[in-house]
Amino acid sequence: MNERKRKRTRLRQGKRERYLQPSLLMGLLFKQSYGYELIQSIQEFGFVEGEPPPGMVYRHLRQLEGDGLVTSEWETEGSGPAKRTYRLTAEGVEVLALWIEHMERQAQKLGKFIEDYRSISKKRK
Amino acid sequence: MNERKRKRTRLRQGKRERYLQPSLLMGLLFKQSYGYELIQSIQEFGFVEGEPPPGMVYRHLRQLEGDGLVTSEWETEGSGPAKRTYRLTAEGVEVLALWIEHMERQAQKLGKFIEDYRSISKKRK
DNA sequence: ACATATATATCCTTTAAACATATAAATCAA
DNA sequence: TTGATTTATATGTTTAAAGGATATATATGT
Repeated sequence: MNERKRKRTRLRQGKRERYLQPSLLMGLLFKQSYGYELIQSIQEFGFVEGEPPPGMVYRHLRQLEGDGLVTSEWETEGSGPAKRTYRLTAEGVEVLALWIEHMERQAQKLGKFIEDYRSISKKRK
Repeated sequence: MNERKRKRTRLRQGKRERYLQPSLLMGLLFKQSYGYELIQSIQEFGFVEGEPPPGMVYRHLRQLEGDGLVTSEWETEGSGPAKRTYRLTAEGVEVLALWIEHMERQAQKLGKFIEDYRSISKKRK
């Protein structure tokens, strides 16, 4: 019962691999959007499971803006309370491309690790 | 010049994806080993680039032992100073298998994300 | 005998995620 | 019409893990 829990805690890595930043950039690639909407839409991309904590999303967005990867402006028109609408900058597009390259390398490393595992497992028995 | 540096800092994610724990378990899968040797050998697996900071490796090993995934004993025989030799426990083998499953899922997510990126990129232009 | 390589360990700092909470406008429902 | 809920953004605090520095000691090579 708590053996199972222990294993869960050992494998906590998942939290560190949520790729929130590239997910947000991706969420803004096709069309401009805003925090509350992104909280929903980036779940599509598969890295965050369930809703990401809103605090993290908003914080990331401000940080992205500080880094010049997105710009924002208040949108008071439309239904509901005012939204801060974000759009990618040219630099944001570039950085997303870098993320994609990084992810390709990462995927390859994972593949190799898994292969290594299988071949060592075979030798072991 | 510092635009480039800025991008580098934004993409610091790499550090968080070093998979040190599964790398250590893998390093012990085929044969028992010890910290100093693992520092070298786990580089093979591709996640850590260059030597991982020794402090981290030793700390991880003690933690793995605390969690019952490895056992250790001092080996005073052989050349050089005494080594603390580690070997996987049955539970350690199990947990590594869980890691592999996790990595397979992660690789798939990455693949999907990259695909999504390409298809959105196409639509955008 | 002194420098270097082998080997382990711990402390301190920094970073980033997690969690909690605050605020406020708009909408819905009784 | 007022009270609850949904939509929306924001920030402060805590906790966990990585990063980096450093300490210690034995063995080996020159």
